[in-house]
Amino acid sequence: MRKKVVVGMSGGVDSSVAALLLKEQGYEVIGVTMQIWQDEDLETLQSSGGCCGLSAVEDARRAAEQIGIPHYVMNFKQEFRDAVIRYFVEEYLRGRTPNPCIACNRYVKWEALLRRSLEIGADYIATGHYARLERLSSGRFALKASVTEAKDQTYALYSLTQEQLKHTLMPVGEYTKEQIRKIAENAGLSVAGKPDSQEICFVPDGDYGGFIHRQAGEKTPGPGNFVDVSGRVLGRHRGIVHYTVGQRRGLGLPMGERVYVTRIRPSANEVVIGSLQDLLCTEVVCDQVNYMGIEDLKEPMRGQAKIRYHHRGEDCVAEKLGDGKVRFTFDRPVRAATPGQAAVFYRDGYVLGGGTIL
RNA sequence: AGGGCUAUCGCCAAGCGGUAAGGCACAGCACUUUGACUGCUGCAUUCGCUGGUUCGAAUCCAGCUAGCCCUG
Repeated sequence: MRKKVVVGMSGGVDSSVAALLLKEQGYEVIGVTMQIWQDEDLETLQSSGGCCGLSAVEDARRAAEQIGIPHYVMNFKQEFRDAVIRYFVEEYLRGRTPNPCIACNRYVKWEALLRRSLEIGADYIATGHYARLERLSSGRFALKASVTEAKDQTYALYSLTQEQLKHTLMPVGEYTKEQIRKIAENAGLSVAGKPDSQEICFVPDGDYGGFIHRQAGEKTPGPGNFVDVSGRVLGRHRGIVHYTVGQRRGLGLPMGERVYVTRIRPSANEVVIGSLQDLLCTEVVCDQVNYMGIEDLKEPMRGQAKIRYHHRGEDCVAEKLGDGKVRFTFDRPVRAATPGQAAVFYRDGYVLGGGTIL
């Protein structure tokens, strides 16, 4: 009997081709577009791509039609609001820098969508992520970097559990972006030339500071001081939610040399400013660890870790601390380890695990 | 109101008679399924003001104005 798979179709090229490939592989494919966010401004909706389905439904429906599979829309607004929007806003209010894509993957796609897909009798869910999924000799499932180094999305998927991975397919990871577009083109999919998505999907205008303010209202921290490491006041900032560690632009501080945000202190409502040198560190600690390619980290282990989505990764040793946290000690200093972002541990291209930077 | 010093882009700062360096900030673009980083491009027809000398001045001279310092 043919295995049934639900493909999360965002209306973009990648997920459309994912559906196409799976159909060609003999699966019974059902296209599902998740409705996750409703913006009042229709103009903005039309013009922005969005991985999470803003302008998505129509494009996805047409792609499904062209591929020859059924297509449904499922409402996940509640889940998205609770797991992604709220987390996103709260993290910023705490002076941290969230990664909403990771939360969306973890809680919306691989929890809500997977649950509902299983409920309607599916065996798997699939997406258009550039990642490969393999079963190791140990029996565990692990994501492996996509064939294209430049377009590897395993970083944003480190938090998936074994149970979730068991029901996951990722057909796109075997191809390069160019190949995917070619496949879409050859199949006559009208999304073939659609540009890649970018920016935060639920903040189409890019003004995430304003978005947080609209969401949090009174609770949004106001202006405060820029200070240097010694505590000297350098100027005024617009509110901590407008800044992130490692940021240079938008500070408005003519210091003669490039300066960066090195820390955010929510309690003092201060943003600490320093040089590039001050951003470098060799140790990064994270919590909320998810183990993927390994069951646990009993002994210190060498590998590579990525500290942000666009990071080549740096050689390091990972070791478990007493309270379940994990510390990465890098061979060479990494730049701007940012609280709230993820640190993902790799070895031989496989995701072994990851956590949230403290 | 005695003496000295300084006044060049938002900030810092080259320039010393030959037709306005640079850095930071800022803006735009590129890159990008998060935030950042990074890269590229742009950014003083004008040098506190007014005259003068000169073929030619931000650069020399005079006066004025402002700020700083010292002395009463």
